[in-house]
Amino acid sequence: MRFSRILIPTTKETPNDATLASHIYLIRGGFIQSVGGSGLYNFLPLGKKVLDKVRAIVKDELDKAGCQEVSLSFVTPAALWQESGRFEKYGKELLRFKDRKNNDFILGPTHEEMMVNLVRQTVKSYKQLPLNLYQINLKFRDEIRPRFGLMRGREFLMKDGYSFHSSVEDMKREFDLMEETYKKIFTRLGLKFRVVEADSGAIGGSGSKEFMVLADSGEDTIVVCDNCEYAANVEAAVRKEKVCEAEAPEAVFAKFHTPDTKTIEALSKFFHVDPYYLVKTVAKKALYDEGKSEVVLFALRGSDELQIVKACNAVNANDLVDITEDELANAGLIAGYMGPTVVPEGLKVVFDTNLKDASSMICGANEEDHHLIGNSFVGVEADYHDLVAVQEGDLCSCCGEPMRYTKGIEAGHIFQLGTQYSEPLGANFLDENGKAQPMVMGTYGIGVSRLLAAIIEQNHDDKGCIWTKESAPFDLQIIISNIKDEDQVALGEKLYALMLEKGVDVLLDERKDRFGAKMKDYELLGVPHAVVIGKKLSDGLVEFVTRDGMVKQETSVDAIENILLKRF
RNA sequence: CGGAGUGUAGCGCAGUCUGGUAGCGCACCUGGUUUGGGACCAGGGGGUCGAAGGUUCGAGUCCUUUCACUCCGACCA
Repeated sequence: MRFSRILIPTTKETPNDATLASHIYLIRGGFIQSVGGSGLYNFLPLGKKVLDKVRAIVKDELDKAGCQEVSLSFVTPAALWQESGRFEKYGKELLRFKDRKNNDFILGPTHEEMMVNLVRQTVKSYKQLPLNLYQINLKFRDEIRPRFGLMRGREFLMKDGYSFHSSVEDMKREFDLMEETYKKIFTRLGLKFRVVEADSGAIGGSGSKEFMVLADSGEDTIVVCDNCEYAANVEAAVRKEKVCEAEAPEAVFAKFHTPDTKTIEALSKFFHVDPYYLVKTVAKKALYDEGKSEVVLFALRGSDELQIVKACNAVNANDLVDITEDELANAGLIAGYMGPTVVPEGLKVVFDTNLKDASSMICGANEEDHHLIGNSFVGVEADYHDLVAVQEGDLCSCCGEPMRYTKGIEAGHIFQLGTQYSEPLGANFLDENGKAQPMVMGTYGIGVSRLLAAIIEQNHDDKGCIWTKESAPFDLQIIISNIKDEDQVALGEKLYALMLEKGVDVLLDERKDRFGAKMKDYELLGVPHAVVIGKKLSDGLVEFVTRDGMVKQETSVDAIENILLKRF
């Protein structure tokens, strides 16, 4: 390609809402264009090119693993989503609208329903299984607050795959195969990533893993162990049970007057007791389908923090929201003095598993200015769930070593779904005995457009993008410094023709710009290598540039051909 | 949804307080000079000042309503 012919609107100025490197450089480099704000982007030629390359790698590896590509209709009849029960559950992110006949439709944020519908109409026998179908298509999620450019847009390109099996074992085999396939994809893209244990979120299902591209700007917190392989999203992370070295406050059960002692910290000081022996009681409002809600108390040790996603899952709610003072009072609770043992009739209480069989605990009395001491939960029947947010320094449940936090960009997510969709949607097959069974499913996603952002988050400097080999918009850029210099032009054209002939994807910068402007653009675009034909051509010298680190290697005109032929 | 802010040329902004010819930088077009780090000179094109209503001889500017977007928070495969 000739630079003068391709639309690459680079800019010197940064859009004022861009804070992330990927957002800034993708826009400044003319890869993408914002569409009136609001999380929508156009892909310009260069951006489209990179997107296609990433997409091709995803497709290549999936096809090698035996997956088959399809394309589902983007607009989905709401009836399908009502069948699965997600029309209500998915919330406001789901864009719903009506057609001229007043029928409900949605724009697909993910396509379990559509794919199950496709399969249930066509697959009837165990002989047709297993099957792994995917598509790489636009998705739409009406994000509350789109930001960070391609990282969190409302419309985005996603690969979503769905597998169908006659048994759980076979689904697990496919799940492992997809994990390996995803690793190959991310490795080919040149990304540093980590596979982590994850929460299953709105899609539901059991075992799920996320593929996290490691970057400080990542929106997800992941807990990793440097000693072993354990890594998990903080939403799902577990730890080795904490022990407390401080002495337990032995006491007989009693009510204690504790004025103005509303926080764990204050309570700890008041009784001179380690927070480990205090019960933290957190009240939240749980939201369910059809606008139903209830107040729920979550009880855990004072030394722990509540993990909101775990808490939400524990009560099987769609959402947990903060509760107002008024709502607390209406529920018969007293802020600062809540406890899990004496609660108003009918109020749901969930205990953290760390409280199981705990003794010598102090908790609120649900009475102004009073706490209860000497509580024992030994043998107490209750609703126990893991509710704890793992903190940095907590010990690894696998090897016992301290763990730490790091940040990641969620670029892939694989789920073991089971029969969660096939059952309600009636996706059944006949087994060897002629008996109808629901198909066992897995689902696998990759945020393809998000990957562009992730690649740049991990590979950039203060000048612009540094694309990895397999993601780069071009393999090589040939820069003619001064197009009025006929020798420079002649050599540039010659090398350009040579590379084209070899099938190298090469960009020839033959614009009538000055040297500085062309170099700035080169750095912004981030093509891995460049040949700079400039002033020293009169001495028979040109430069071979490596974008990563901007390493310049001066070389003779005679040698450059060989360098190029050898490298590409 | 809560808090704060902004809407003026493709992008970034000034002008609004104190009403009176629509401005600046970047980008773009023409001509010339320039060519190793986003050049310079001269000339030029481009606007329903977010929308609607009101006050006024006159509104980008004042009043009312409304819409959109951004930032922080909440939220988020």
